[in-house]
Amino acid sequence: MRPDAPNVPAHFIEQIIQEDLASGKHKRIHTRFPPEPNGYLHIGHAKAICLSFGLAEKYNGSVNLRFDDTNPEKENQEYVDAIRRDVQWLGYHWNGGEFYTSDYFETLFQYASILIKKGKAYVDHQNPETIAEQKGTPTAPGTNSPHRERSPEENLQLFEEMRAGVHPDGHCVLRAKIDMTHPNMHMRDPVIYRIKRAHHHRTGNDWCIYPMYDFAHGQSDSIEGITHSLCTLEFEVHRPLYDWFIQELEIFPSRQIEFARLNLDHTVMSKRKLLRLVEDGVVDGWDDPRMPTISGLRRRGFTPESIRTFCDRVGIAKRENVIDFSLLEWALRDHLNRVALRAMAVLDPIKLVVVNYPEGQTEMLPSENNPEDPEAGVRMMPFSRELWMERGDFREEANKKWFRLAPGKTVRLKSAFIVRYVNHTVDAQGNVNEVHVEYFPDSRSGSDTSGIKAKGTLHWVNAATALDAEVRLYDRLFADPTPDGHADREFTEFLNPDSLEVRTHCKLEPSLGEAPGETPYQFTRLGYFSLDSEKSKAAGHPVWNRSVTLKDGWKG
RNA sequence: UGCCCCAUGGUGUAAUGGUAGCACACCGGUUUUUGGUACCGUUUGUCAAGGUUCGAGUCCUUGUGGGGCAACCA
Repeated sequence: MRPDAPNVPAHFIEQIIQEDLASGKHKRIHTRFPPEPNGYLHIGHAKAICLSFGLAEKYNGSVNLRFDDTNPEKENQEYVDAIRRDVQWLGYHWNGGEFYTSDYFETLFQYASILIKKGKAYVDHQNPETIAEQKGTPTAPGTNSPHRERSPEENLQLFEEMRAGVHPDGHCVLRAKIDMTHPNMHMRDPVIYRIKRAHHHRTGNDWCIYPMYDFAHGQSDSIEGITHSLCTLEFEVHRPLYDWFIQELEIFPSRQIEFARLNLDHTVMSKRKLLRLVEDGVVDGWDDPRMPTISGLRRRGFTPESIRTFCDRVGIAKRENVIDFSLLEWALRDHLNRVALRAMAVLDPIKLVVVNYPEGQTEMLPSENNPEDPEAGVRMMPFSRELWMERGDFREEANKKWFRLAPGKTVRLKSAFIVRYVNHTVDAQGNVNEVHVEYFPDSRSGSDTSGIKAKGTLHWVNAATALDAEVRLYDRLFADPTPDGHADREFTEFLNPDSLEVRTHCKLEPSLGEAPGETPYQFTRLGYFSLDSEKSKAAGHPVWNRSVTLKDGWKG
């Protein structure tokens, strides 16, 4: 999809496009991304975005951003703004333009009138329950409405009365006249217009009737000259209706093609369920770093590149799928490993005292900013007698497989010196307090003439100049791989109680004090982190989010 | 007792009638001043039964399994 993307074989939709281009059916392709502005975009939308935008990019076509805003009760401007921001952040531009289904309300009204005149639509005065009953079931045919045979003239007048506000909400609907015995439920005289006196975020109170999805979507595609209208599998059964309207109205034949939606394990993906997590206060808003929303992933420290790579990797097919969360993590690590600056931070600090290092002395030691990128340069780190080290890097008893500090062990302090265990102190509870080591002056990093070999390398932070920070560690939001896959249990029952761990008084190397907002860092040996600017502002001290851990290959 | 879609290692996805490949995960090794990265390697798969064909993951039939469809939601 991207110019720098690996050469992946063409999936079935791309093959259709290639054929349409080769046969001359279309000179140029035109796609669209059509979200309803009733919630925030999530990683599943990212797949759809990468598909429709990516295809347009690759084949020099156009792509529209269209807000499918036919249900004013659920939609608002906040969501429109969030969606625009998220698509842009992913790195895409709607070169075909920005549209709203509400732009077409007048045209759609005229289309409906055409159908009425052709005797292909009628006004039904029955209540929703009766209409539902007459619809039949998937295994039993429906029956005709008593209003089905009204004349086009009467229907036209009634429909115009509906628009004019003569009838109260729910008093009647406009229905397409197709076939109440059709094996496809969607073809059994679907409702195409309803009366709803609701304030629309764009058209205000201009309308009191609104078209249904099926009567708006295909026509909107057609009006915009969309050649390939890509959507998820659940709309497959709508396609005959989509085509029926286009045929009856004799308008540009857009083609709907369906693909399988993305499912990620250990999370939920429906807007309804995500909304519930937000409303119940289970998470810190739509952009909580644990949410699978684009805004949540952004705050978590994901990069647009990593999300696009992820979407490339999951592929496009018609088979139901559940993608491992670890694939998303892999995509992030893959990108961040190449670009993230390295820095040292100690999340669970204990004191490390270099007993033979002169008191009051400090020296500056260079450390590379990114071993994967020599051009990233080096920075100077202060080193002195008292340092912070990670509690987990010391054990009072250890075997041969333990490369870190313990009685009798020797390790290198990253970018500094090799040190050897001397002794350690414990507090009243028996917790290790301080670890004392001696250093070898001739083992200085870069000019080591000591000849000493140390198997382990530890990160550290100079105590006197360390910055205090809060660091938030995240884990899967749900403990179960498929929280909404249990018929008899609520998805909320599977929430992971340990999905957020807040660490305070973490020690950061001083260079992190100047960290610009969005820059991703790798805290050496710990993972990738990014500053949470808004949280920091609110808390009055730096708050960092762990985006993802480093792969931990140690099985000790 | 309907209609539609789908079925390839643990996961995802290729092979378009001609050697079942790739990625992630897993496991093992080499390198390493990150138990990271990089590099190398091992293990693991065509839902079933018939049929067509010189040849079937691919085409046909019948099963089996999974998903979707009965909002005045999208």
